[in-house]
Amino acid sequence: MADQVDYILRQWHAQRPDLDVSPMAVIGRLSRLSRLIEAELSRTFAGHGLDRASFDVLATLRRSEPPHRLTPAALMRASMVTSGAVTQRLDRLESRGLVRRTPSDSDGRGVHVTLTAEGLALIDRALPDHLATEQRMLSALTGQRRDELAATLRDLLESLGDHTS
Amino acid sequence: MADQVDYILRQWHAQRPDLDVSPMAVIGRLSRLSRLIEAELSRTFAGHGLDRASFDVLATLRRSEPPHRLTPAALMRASMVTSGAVTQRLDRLESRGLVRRTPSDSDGRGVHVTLTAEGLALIDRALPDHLATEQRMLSALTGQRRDELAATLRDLLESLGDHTS
DNA sequence: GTGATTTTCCTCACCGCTAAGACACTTGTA
DNA sequence: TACAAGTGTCTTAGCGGTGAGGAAAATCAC
Repeated sequence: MADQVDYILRQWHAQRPDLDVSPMAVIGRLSRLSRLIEAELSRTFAGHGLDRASFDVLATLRRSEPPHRLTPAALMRASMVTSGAVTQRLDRLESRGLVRRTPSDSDGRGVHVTLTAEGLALIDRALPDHLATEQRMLSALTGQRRDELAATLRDLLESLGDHTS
Repeated sequence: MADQVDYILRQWHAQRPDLDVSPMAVIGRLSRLSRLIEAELSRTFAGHGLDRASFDVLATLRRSEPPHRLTPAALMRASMVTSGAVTQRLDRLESRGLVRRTPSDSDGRGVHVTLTAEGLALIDRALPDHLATEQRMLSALTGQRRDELAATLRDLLESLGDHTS
């Protein structure tokens, strides 16, 4: 049994036997897997007229307490993209009537972004499909291996600073 | 101990207790990790005047047998991007003198892409730094956990079709 | 051999993101 | 109160990618 990364590792060993390329066995796979997952999830999103960026915003609002309202700054922190990207994502969603921007009454600079009824309905329609796709992509692993994988990834994330303050 | 994904899972449980969001414990972490890794690797690449796309092409050529020559089609398969992206990557690298395009003599449509001496020197300079960065990002895991992680990721990749023919 | 199909590489319009910075407002300090 | 520093949002230029498609050459089927 061998995947593309095994092939790549063998190539490196042949051309640069002096280098320790073992970290690639993990990081190369993480990168490839992430790309494959991304592509597959995109297909599900497209089935609901969404892309990853839009789904990301709607889902972040959806899992926040009613009335499903956050600031652009909070959305930026949750999504790992820049403020400019958030602005553009919100422009697109707002023009489709899926979210609404309203000025903050306590902070003159601030804005509140609220999920509209249409946005709520759309994300609630897309979510079960999305979860089914994710489930399917993990179906090769037993429950125990999935749990171990999640735990290892969490340790890695924490070591890289991705912790809840 | 909790990372951002734990927080997200708790939010989902509170707002949609009817949904089984457990796949997100794996897939959400894979996505976040991939983004964090990408950002960190980019810093190393930038230190050598490269970005991920350029590094990717140069490294793919470097690990191929001397004379480090591949077709654009092979580069496309290795890099998981479209043919248009490969063309543009090669344009950039060729204009910097890091690779050279030559017509294939056996196939009138074909092109060979060869690493130049400058390209070879650059990638050989960048590689040790790159591997050190990767090593550092995995340093939270013991050797055994890294191996288990690599094995699990490989199984997932194979199940998704990323196998060596 | 001929014609249909496939393969290879490239072109181009468009898209979302980044990075830098503008601007208005808030907060901290004296 | 006044001013400096910080914060929140948006703007814009530029970049690398996708996706559709075109031209030329190879391959396949008969």
